[in-house]
Amino acid sequence: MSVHQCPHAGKTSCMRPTSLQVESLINQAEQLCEQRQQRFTALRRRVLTLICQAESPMGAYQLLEFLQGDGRSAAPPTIYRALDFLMAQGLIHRLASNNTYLACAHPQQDHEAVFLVCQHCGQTQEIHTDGITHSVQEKASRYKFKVLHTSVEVAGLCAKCSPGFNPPSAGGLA
Amino acid sequence: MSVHQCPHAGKTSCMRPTSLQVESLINQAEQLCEQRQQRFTALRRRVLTLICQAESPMGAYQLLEFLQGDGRSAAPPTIYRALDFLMAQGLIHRLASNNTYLACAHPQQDHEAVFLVCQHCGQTQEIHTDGITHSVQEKASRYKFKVLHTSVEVAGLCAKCSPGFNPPSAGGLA
DNA sequence: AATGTTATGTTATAATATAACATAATATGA
DNA sequence: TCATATTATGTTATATTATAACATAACATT
Repeated sequence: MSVHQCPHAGKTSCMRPTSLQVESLINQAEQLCEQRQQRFTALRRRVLTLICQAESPMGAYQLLEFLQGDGRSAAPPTIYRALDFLMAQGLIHRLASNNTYLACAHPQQDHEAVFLVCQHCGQTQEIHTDGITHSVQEKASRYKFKVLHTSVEVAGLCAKCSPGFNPPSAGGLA
Repeated sequence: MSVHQCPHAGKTSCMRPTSLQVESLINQAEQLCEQRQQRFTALRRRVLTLICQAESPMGAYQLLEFLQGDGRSAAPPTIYRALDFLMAQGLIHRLASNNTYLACAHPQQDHEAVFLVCQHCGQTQEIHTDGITHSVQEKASRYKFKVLHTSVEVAGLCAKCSPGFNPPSAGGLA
C-alpha cells in the first residue's frame, strides 16, 4: 500500500493521506469553523478525521461503527448530524451514487467538483473542471434553468484497477 | 397545467406527455424489447406506462402503490425487478440524487445524459450534451481513469419555478 | 406433455436516513 | 456567578429505500 504522488499536494481524497496531512486538514477545518463562528466539536473533529483517514469514501454506518468502537455512545443521528454539519461547512462531500462521504479536497473555496469513482477499489478522486461546470451552466441557461448545485459522479476504473494494469514494483505478480 | 412546446418532440421527460405520446413511447419500448428478444411483460409495460405518465420522476414505493391500486399483488421486489429490467434496457433512468426513476427521452441510442432537476416542482429535464460528456472523458483520461458511466444531475430551479417567474396566463396571481 | 428457463409472488430483512423529544454542553448577558 | 438562551448530543422509535432467499407461475422449446 504505497502512497503515490498526487497533484493536490496533501489535501486530496485520491489517496490515503499521511497522519501529518490529516492533521493539516483538521487544522484547516478548525480554522474555517472558527472564522465562521461554528463549533468544531470533538465529535465533528473525530468524524472528519475518520473520513480523512479512509482509503475511500465511507458509508454513514461504517463511520458509526468507528464511533461506537471509541467507547462513545452513538446512534444513527449522531453520525448523520455530524455529516450534515461537515457538509454544510463544505468540509466533506456526499456521493449520491453510492451513499458515501469523503473529505473535500479543497475546503477553502466554494467549488463544484467532479468525482471519479473506481468501481473496483472504491478509491475516489475529486477533480476540478471549469470546463464541465461551464458546459453545464451554459446548457442550463439555454433552458432558463437556474443552477444551484451540480453533481458529477463518474463511475469507472482507476489507473490501478484498469484491466492490464501491473504495479511497477510488483512485476505483475499479485 | 398547460403542455409546453418541447424540443424533444414527444419523447421527453420535461413534461407530462399526452396519452398518444405515452402510447408511442410504449410502442418503441415494445419494439426494442422484441428486437433484443426480451420479454416486455404486462408488469413491465405497466410500470413503464406509469413512469411515462408521471409529471416528474417517481420513487419506487410511489410506483408500487399504483401497482397495488391496480388490484395486483405487489411487494417491493415486484417494482424493483421491473425497474431493473427497464434500466437494463435503457428505457428509464435512475436519479441518484433523489432516488427516483424517469423515462428515458431517447431510448433508441445509448447515450450519457444530463438531468436538470427542479428542486421546487420536481420536474426533470433530460438533456444531451456532447460538450459535458467530452469534458468528462478528457479529464478522466488525464488521470488514466476508464469511464464506464457518467452521472450528471443538476439541482436548481426550472424556468417556471425560478424566482420572479409569472405564468403568462395567470397575471402573477396564485 | 416434459423440461428448462424466465418472470413473478411472498416473506423476511438489510441498508440508509430522519422525526421527535430529552439531556447536556456552551455561550451570552445581567 | 447565576440565569437564560442557544446549540449540540443522547435516545428511542420509525421512515425510506432496497435486496436476499425461496416458492410458484408463466412461457418457450422440444
